[in-house]
Amino acid sequence: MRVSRAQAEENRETVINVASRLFREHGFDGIGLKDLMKGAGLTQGGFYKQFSSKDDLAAQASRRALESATRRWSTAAATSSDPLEAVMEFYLSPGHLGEKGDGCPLVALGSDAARQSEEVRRPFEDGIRAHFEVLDELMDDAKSSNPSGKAMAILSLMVGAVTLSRILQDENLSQGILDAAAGEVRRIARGDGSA
Amino acid sequence: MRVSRAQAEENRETVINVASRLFREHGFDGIGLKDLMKGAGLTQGGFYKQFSSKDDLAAQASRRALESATRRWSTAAATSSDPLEAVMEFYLSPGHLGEKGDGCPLVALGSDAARQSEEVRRPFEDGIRAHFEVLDELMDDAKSSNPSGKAMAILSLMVGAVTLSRILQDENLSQGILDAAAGEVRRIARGDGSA
DNA sequence: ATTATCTATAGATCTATAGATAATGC
DNA sequence: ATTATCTATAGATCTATAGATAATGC
Repeated sequence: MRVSRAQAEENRETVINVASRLFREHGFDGIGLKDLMKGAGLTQGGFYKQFSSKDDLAAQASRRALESATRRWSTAAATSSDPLEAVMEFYLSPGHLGEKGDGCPLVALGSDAARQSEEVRRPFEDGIRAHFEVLDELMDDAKSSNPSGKAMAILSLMVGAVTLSRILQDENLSQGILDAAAGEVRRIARGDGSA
Repeated sequence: MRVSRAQAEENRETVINVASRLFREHGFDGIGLKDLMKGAGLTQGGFYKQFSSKDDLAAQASRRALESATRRWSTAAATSSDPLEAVMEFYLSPGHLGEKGDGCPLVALGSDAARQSEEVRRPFEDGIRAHFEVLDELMDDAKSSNPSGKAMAILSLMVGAVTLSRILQDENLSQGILDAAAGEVRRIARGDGSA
């Protein structure tokens, strides 16, 4: 039954990756340790040799999810001549509405995160700051304060738009929200009117 | 043990009201029927005489929460010469960050709602449309499409901003997001730049 | 000898149901 | 007689722990 130390470490990583997806799909309270471990091909008994509690796993899975989301933003930004458009293209898309398990954790778990322990909220806080940094780098005007009000408004708008869109059954309205958000994100980035 | 028909109806209303608060505080999966009934001064045994399932209560409590939230928006708008400022004043405030159980259900349960049954999502959808209507009425320019892109962007921005703010431990950053959102909401309402 | 994972289980909790109780409403 | 609510419980599930097993690592 015992596996090599390297394999054990790999199993641990798999559990965190699986959890980062399953928590986004079902919420922190919507899935149990048995199913989380089964998703990694293990049984629930080994859990506490790897993690100190479910909350500990929730914190690590949240960190993993937010790091992955931040990377997705910076990768999209890096591979286009119009970085903000590249980010909006995947983030404000119908495809992203469908990817609950692999999509933005701020959307999938934003409401849940506010109810969690400090241990789970910290990776969310770090992830939010990292998103602001990506936004400020890709807009790189003045860059007065850090993070800038622009970055804060754009992330709020994008997270809110996808959250609302994902609740709706009416696809037209859902798409309308994504389109309206895209238009206003462009305007905020341009900085029409006051600073 | 039996109470009058009027009292029974009142108890039922109390359960829905208590549930609308407790679901916002703990999430749909974060609180059980025993505690929901106890919150109304009853025991869990009577539950299924009043509701067909926990999901049924979740749907009714969601409707109640969203109706109350919509009413709060229109009341704030009606009692001020600057209706949008009046809405922002309570919605984008530190006080609203603290009121998890009585605050906006789109913030408290937005991520959870996307995982729920159609029965629970419908009141959210109706509530989102009702918020758009309040916003379009208080802005009442052109009013081309219904709902307008402006209304969709403003609600997305406000919901996103409070959702992110509520996760953070850093109060300065939290307040910064609320301020940035307020600034951009004003700009969207003014309609600087393109339509 | 150590240890990663397994089976098994404790004890609490969850949703839902059954039947008893006692007050209402005819 | 009807019925709103109660106590009690079924059966499933939850987090966490205990001890067995078998392969690794010294």
